[in-house]
Amino acid sequence: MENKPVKSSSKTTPAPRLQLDRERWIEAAIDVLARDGVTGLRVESLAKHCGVTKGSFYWHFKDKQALLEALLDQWKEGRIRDIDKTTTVASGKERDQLHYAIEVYGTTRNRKGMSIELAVRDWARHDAQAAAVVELVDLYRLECTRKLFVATGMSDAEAKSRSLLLYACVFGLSLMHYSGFDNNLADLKKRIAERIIAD
Amino acid sequence: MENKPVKSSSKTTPAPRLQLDRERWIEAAIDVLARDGVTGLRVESLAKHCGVTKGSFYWHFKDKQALLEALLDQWKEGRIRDIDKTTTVASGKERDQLHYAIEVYGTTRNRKGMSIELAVRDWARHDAQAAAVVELVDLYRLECTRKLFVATGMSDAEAKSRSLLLYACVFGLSLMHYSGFDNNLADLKKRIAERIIAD
DNA sequence: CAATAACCATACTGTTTAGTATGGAAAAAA
DNA sequence: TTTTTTCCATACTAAACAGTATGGTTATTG
Repeated sequence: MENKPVKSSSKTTPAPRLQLDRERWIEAAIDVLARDGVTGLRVESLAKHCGVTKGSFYWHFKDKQALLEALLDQWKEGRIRDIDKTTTVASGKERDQLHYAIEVYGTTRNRKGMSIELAVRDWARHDAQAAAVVELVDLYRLECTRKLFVATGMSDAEAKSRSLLLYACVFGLSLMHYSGFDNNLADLKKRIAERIIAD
Repeated sequence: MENKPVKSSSKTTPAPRLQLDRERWIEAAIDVLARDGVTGLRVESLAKHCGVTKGSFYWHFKDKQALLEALLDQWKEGRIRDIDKTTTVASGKERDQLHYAIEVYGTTRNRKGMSIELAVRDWARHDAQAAAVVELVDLYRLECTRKLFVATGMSDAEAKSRSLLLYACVFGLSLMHYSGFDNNLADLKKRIAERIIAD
C-alpha cells in the first residue's frame, strides 16, 4: 500500500529535517515489521539497516516504545487514506469497486501491505494499543464497504454481513496455503468474489 | 519426533514415564505458543512454567529446534484427527455439518485452538517446516470440506470455491476486531454462514 | 544390596538485547 | 567567526537468551 506523507508544506521556515530523519527510521521499521513482525523489530539491527548506530535512534526516539507508537499511528493514517481511496466511487460503479477491493488485496504487488497487515494483527494479540488501532481500522473498513453494498441495493443487515464476509475472506486467504488446491486459482477466486458480492 | 507417544497400555512393564514427561513439555509449550507465539517460546521461562530448570529440558530435547519440530508434529496430527471428526457425517446431514464446521471455529471454547492456529500460521511465515505443515493441513481441510459441498449437490468447481471461502472466512474472522460493528452479531454470522453454504 | 540408567539442579560460556552516558563532528544561528 | 543546536559514534551496564558441562538425586534393574 502507499504511505509516506512527507508533510513538506513549503512554509517560510521549514527546517523539518528532524521529521524527515524520523520518517526514515519509521520507514525502515515498517520494512522490518513486514518481514519479521514486531518481535523482530530490534533497535540495533534496525540501526544497522539504516547505516547508523543506535546512538542515532535514541536521539530521534525516547525508546523502542515510542517507535512502535509512531509505527502504529503511521499505519493507521495510511490505512484510512487507502480505504477512502478504494471505497470512494461514482454512483453506479459500486459493484465494480467491490470486485476491485477484493482483488487488490490478493495481488502480489500488495504482498508487503498484507504482510504489514498480518504483522499488526499479530501484534494486536498482545498489545492493547495495537488492538485498538486494528479495531478502528477494521470498523472503518467495514463501514465503508457496507455503504457500497447498500448502494447496490441490499438491505442494511445484508450489507453488513457481506462487508464482514468480504474482509474476513480477504484476510483469511492471505493466511492460508491453498495454491495446491486447484490448478485454476483464477476461476476459484472469481467464484468466491461472485459469491461475496452478487445477489 | 524419534520417540513415539505410546500411551500406557497397562502392560506388564509399562514404565512410560519418559514419554509422559516429554508430553508434558510439549503441552506446556503449546500453552505458551497459544499465548505468545513461537517467538515467545523460551526454554528457561518454559522450564519455570513447568516447575523445573532447563537442565531437564535439555535432557528431553536435543535443543529448542527439536521441541519446535515435536510441536509442529503434534499439531499436525491433532488437526488431521479433528478434521476427520468434524467432516465425517451420515449421508444427508452434510449441510448441517458444514454449518457446524463454521460455528465451531468461532466459539469461545475453541479460542485456544484458534490462537494456536494463528500462532502456527504466523510461524509459517518465517519457517519452511511450519509452512509445509500448514499447507498440508490446509489442503486436507479444503479437501474434506469440498467433499461435503459436493455431497450437497454442487459441482466440483463450485464446491472447491465454497470450501476455500469457508475456511478463509473462518480464519479471517478470527483475525478481525468487529464486535463493535453490529449489536446483533448472531444474525450477522448466520447470514454469513448461509451465504457460504446455501445454493 | 549394588549398579546402572533416568532425571534434574547448578554453574558456567557466549551472544543479543534495551538503554545510558559522553564526547565529537557537522550544520545552523548568533 | 563564534556559539549553539543538531545529530551520531563509541563505550559502557544490565538483563535475557540458547546451550554445555558436571555432578547429584531418584528410580529401576540385575
